[in-house]
Amino acid sequence: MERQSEAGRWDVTPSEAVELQRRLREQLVLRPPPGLKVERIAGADISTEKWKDTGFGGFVVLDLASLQPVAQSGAAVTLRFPYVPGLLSFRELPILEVAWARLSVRPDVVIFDGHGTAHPRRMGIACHGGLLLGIPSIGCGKSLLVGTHGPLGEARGSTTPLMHRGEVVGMAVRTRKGVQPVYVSPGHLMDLPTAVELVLAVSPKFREPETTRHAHRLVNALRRAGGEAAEVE
DNA sequence: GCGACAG
DNA sequence: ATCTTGTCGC
Repeated sequence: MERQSEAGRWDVTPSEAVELQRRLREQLVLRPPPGLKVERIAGADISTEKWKDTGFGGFVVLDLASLQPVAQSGAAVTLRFPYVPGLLSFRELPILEVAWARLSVRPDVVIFDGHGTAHPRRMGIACHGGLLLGIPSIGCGKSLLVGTHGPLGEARGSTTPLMHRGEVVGMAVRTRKGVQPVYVSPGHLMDLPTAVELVLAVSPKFREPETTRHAHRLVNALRRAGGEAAEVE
């Protein structure tokens, strides 16, 4: 029940956060638990307002077979860390940690809006989030933080390796014909092939995963509704 | 020193 | 990410 290590340590400066990532990296498991069966898969996202310091975050759990929502949770928390490329998890996870505690239905996998190992130190928000919550996780970003890749086929389902410093850190995946690809990378308790397979399974019609789309709508609705919902400081 | 830079 | 109206295209 207690989480490992310092994955939930938020009282750090950007400089300390970088060092913390180097330590957390050693705890990552880039392999799915043996016999992993995915019945429920969740999307996580946060929404912020310009000029304000409250972040609205949440999860939406979908039934993998039908892609219909079965549970959701949200939280409004004061932001305490700036957006710094490479340190996104320190800004968003404190909010998602609260929302996670309010989620009654546990998903088998969580897909984060951002990268996993496709990160300068291989510790993107999906990796950090997976360690924090102790659950298999996937990173699915809309743009690159690091890495390059070759030509990608036009058909839906086409993939090409995302390379960084000589390593395959993720995969560019075409989830829809004629549109820009999304970038998939494993977070924790996950591997690249499984991550790509799951992202394609939850993205039958649009560029982004249904999990992400649902979570995005949820947190935007929470933000527009205002901080009436119990806010956490 | 210069440019890049998830959300 | 957010700030913002209309507009092009399937």
